[in-house]
Amino acid sequence: MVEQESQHRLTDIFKAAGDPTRRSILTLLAQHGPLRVTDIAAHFDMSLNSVSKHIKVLEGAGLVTRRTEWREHMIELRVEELAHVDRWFRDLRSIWALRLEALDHLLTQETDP
Amino acid sequence: MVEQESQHRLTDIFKAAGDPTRRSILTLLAQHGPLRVTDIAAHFDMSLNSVSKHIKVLEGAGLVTRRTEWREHMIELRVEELAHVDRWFRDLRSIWALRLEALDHLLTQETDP
DNA sequence: GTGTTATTCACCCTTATGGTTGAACAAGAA
DNA sequence: TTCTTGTTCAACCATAAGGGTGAATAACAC
Repeated sequence: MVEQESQHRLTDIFKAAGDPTRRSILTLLAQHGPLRVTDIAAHFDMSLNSVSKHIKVLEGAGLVTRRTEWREHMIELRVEELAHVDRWFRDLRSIWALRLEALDHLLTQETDP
Repeated sequence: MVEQESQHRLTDIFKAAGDPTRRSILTLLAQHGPLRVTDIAAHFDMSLNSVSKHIKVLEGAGLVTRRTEWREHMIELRVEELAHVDRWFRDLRSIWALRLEALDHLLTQETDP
């Protein structure tokens, strides 16, 4: 099912965004544009290795892409991917709104014989 | 700092939304309005206990509130809390857009002496 | 060739997460 | 009182997550 595929994707995105370091990386990329792994790591009090792992998580979630130019890996933010999250929240709110609307309609019927 | 408090909140929300079961619970609540723990658990092939824990995570993230009426606990969705996530994404995108704009401005200056 | 730079890979360690079961508690029903 | 219902608490277990170090790889600089 396509539905499941989408759910899986959403899980990866939320999990990726659920870590403060990874959110910082995303902000950094939004500010500076594509950066090398080393450049990103320089902003954190953490081993390069750990930062590399965080980047892989972001990459796995599709929030970031890697352009490997010779030995440098340029990491770039993929803003488009954020749309998935937007859509999920929007859907949730619309389900919520529809229920309230239906409830309101029901009440109006009852009090308006 | 207030900034840190906000970051912590965001982390909790993302982590809570990072689990498919918990997202299902949120959808369920949006559809049906306030529900009891048992009612929610009935929708999942999982022990009541596990569902109870999931609800506590959602509660901790502020995505849900609990109204304890005698021995029944009514769980209710708090749509307002989703705004935090919206804002974060909106900010990220605006940082991104500002950088592109500045870049564009720079290019225009260079090619227009 | 050797040296340096940029990254990842393979482990290791500690803590968090998601699930289970069984006991405990609280309150109405018989 | 005993029974049932609704819920949490306390362990426990397996696996994932986030951090570290050291070796491996890849490619340029000398």
